[in-house]
Amino acid sequence: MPASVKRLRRTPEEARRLILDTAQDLIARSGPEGLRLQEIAAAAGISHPLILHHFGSREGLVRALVQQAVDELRDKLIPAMGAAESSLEQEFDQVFDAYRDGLAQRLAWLATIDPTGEAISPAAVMRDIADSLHARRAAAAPAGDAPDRADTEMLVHLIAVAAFGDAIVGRRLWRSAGLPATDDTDGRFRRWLAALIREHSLR
Amino acid sequence: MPASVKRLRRTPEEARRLILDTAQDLIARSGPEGLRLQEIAAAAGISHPLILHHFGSREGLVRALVQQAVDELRDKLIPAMGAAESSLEQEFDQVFDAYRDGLAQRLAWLATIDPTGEAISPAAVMRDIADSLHARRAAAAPAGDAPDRADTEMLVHLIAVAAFGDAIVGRRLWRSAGLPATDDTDGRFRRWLAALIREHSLR
DNA sequence: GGGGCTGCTGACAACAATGTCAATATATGC
DNA sequence: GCATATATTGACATTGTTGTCAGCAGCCCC
Repeated sequence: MPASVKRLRRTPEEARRLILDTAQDLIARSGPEGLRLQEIAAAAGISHPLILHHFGSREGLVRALVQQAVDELRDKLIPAMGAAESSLEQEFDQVFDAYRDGLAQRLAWLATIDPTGEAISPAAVMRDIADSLHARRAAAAPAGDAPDRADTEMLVHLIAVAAFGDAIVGRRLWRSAGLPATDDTDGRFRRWLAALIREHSLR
Repeated sequence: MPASVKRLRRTPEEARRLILDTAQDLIARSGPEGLRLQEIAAAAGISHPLILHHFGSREGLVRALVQQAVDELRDKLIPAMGAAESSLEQEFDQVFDAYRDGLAQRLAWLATIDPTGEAISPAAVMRDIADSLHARRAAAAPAGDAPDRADTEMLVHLIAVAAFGDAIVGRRLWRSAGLPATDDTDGRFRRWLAALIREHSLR
């Protein structure tokens, strides 16, 4: 009996992590349309019943995947939009980059699975972000001219939806506009948007 | 032989349209994850080989579906952003509403199927829209102070990605911000964005 | 009204997907 | 070492899916 058949036994956490990571990799490459247990198992070097053992069913795996996508977005967005010392341009780069590595695709997938957005929704992430940003804006504003809280909420919303939309259809739109779909174009848009926001804040 | 078994014979165009419309309905309701030929056939009152007859394969049907989504977006966006006499607020309502009825979901689905955006891309839609808007802005601007063409391109891009992102994750984000996910909140955001743009145009 | 084109269908084939289960191997505690 | 718990697997069952095919049935044209 060769040493290669020696099974390795992981902790449940390790196994779940391995499975989730492998599945994410496959989704980022070929989309969720063809996400098969056998395929994940083959890529992870395990047998497919092991996935069912750890997640109960395919649906359980999908739930865990979208939940992880939401958590990941939250963990990236909060530091990106909450850092007090960074410039607007740096912030934007972080927010837009947060959607890389297929995260935007996974969230879009979530949108197709749960169109109404009732099943899974990130806790009070946006509120926390708006709080943080609002405090900074109030501190930066001249006394007696504190910006409207609603204005900050709208601003956060705009940045969030624009970055998300840009991650999914941005490149497509640049091509359709006759512009090169390059990092340079992306960067120019971010800087333009930063200028627009700054212009608005200092009205 | 009862009259109810009388088959009706459509023109190929009618049949294709019936199939596409039925499939779109199903997608809007339960997402593309469970889009089965049998299910479409049952909902349309036909047999599933008929779908294969008209579209060759399941993949052919999917191609037709996403192509139609792209065409539909184009057909809605051009009049929405090109109308010279309407106000900015009216325009925005049209642009944001263009994504209703599951169109945004279908486009998000397209994004998961074709992440790079190379397979299917709308012709020069964005360029046409930018042309039209740029002409209006130039005409409205005081002589000698024509806005930058690049500025118009960025503006069109922002509106397009923001409306798209808002259609998919907007409601989710409002909840996460502690605001009601209602038409009123949607409307307030659109008006805020319109004010932001106007403020920028009249700098 | 008869013949041909083709939209349309039922039955079937082939295959692939998830899920079940008994058995096995491995780590851990005694 | 031995026993227990459980992570892991191969084989199998079941179900559902796309796709094929031969034949039926409307519609058009002569």
